[in-house]
Amino acid sequence: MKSLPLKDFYLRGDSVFLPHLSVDCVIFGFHENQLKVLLLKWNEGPWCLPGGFVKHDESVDDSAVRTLKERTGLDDIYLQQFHTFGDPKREKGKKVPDTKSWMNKRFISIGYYALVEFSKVTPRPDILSIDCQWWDISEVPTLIYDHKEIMSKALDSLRLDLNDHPVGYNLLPGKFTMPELQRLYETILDEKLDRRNFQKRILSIGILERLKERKTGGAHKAPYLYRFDKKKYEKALKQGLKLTF
Amino acid sequence: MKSLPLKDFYLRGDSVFLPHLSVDCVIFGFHENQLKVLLLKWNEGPWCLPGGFVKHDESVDDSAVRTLKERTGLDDIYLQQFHTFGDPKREKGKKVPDTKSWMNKRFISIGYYALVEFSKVTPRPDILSIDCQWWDISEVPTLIYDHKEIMSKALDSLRLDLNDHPVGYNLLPGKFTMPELQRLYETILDEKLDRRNFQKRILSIGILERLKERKTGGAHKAPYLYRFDKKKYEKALKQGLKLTF
DNA sequence: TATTCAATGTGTAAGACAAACACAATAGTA
DNA sequence: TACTATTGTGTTTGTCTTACACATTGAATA
Repeated sequence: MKSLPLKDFYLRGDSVFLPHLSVDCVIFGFHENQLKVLLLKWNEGPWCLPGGFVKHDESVDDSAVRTLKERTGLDDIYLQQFHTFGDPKREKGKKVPDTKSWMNKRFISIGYYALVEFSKVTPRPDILSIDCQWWDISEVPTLIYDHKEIMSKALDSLRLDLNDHPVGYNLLPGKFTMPELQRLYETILDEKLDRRNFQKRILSIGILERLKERKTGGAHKAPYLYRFDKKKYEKALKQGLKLTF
Repeated sequence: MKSLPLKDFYLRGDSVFLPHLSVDCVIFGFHENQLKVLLLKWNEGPWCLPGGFVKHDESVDDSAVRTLKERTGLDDIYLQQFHTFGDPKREKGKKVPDTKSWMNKRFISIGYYALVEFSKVTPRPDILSIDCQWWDISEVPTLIYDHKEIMSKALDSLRLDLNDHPVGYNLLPGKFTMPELQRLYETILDEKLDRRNFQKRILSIGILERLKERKTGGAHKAPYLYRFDKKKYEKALKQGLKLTF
């Protein structure tokens, strides 16, 4: 998209991208015990999900990967398609500078959600936007079009995936404490969990390794640090986890 | 589509339908203790999933409903979007009579699966096909493009839905026996279940009503007939089931 | 008509798992 | 040095799941 100045993008974007089709990404991160999403702010406009378009000879999955790379600087991200949004009225109030632009047409959007390690991300606005920022999941502002709905459907899907995918592996830094992992589950599920039972269940999967280190700095007793045992993690994924949170 | 003769469809279908976008439906039925899918046979060609296109001002969901109605004659069907297939090579070997036709372009396809009551369906071929038939899920022939993959992903999704949706309601006739219901679960899950434990679990949901009638005709002891108690069924759906098969 | 067969209807005991809960240890703070 | 809030760990209780046995019955068969 860099090679395509803004005006050309509006006028001739359809020579590069498929018409009527977009990709929207709900990028989740976790920081300071809060679940976050990465949002873009359009010039003079509202906040929205980072999205992109599908090149004529590109797979839809790849276009999501590309979008992600452009916004976060990250490759090799956990990415999951979760739903396609196809209501003709979904982009109510749409306004594109050039009235004849391909952008003015109706778009069907394919929703992906991504799990990223917060600290590795460098948020970058794109050609259409002036800001790119993390938002606490509970403080997300009004979003454009149906993007709020897309976001909450992403969260629902994430919630379901929790039972057969150890999302901590993708959202947390290499070393983390048990309370941090628990907080992650609690925010995704939006429900309090019992500390002791949580620990038992998570450890029983057998993919966590406790380090000798403890996390110091906070007041009170220092918790142990854990990390995922990558081999066991992948083995568990193949066999299919079966948890019920 | 009736109002659009075949030649016009190839030449000017894109005045009615969005380009590059299709809908494919995996229609499940259950008959004689077997899970079935409804397939179409193209003229001189292979079998494929019934599909359709999205009208310029139509929602994608509605276009799936329309496709279903055209193929099965049924309205008011349980329909679930499950995945969108966007590989540029997914239609390998595609051949359309008119080389300049919009149909020759790449298509991204949105997959839906439907659950229908076998006996209510009247399979109808469409303008592009010469046959429309039920196939036993274990005997599905070679399918066009990536349709086999679409089908098996639909089956995976159905399998997951089993845990929070009583699919029997949509797939079975009004009255059915416990062994029939069990067979349905067994084919979807592709695994044997214990007769007595199955009955206990299913009944514990509290949405089935046992009738005084029994099903006679088969050899051996006659099983009771059951039916779904619609009110309790809907109440349970709202509250969200939580089974684990 | 009596007998046999194969499937259905029902109940129970053992074991696995989840929920509820209590107390000791400890890093910083006052 | 005592205090406080949080972490580390284990036990009890009750529920749900699994495994399994035996009586019942409709039709087919002799």
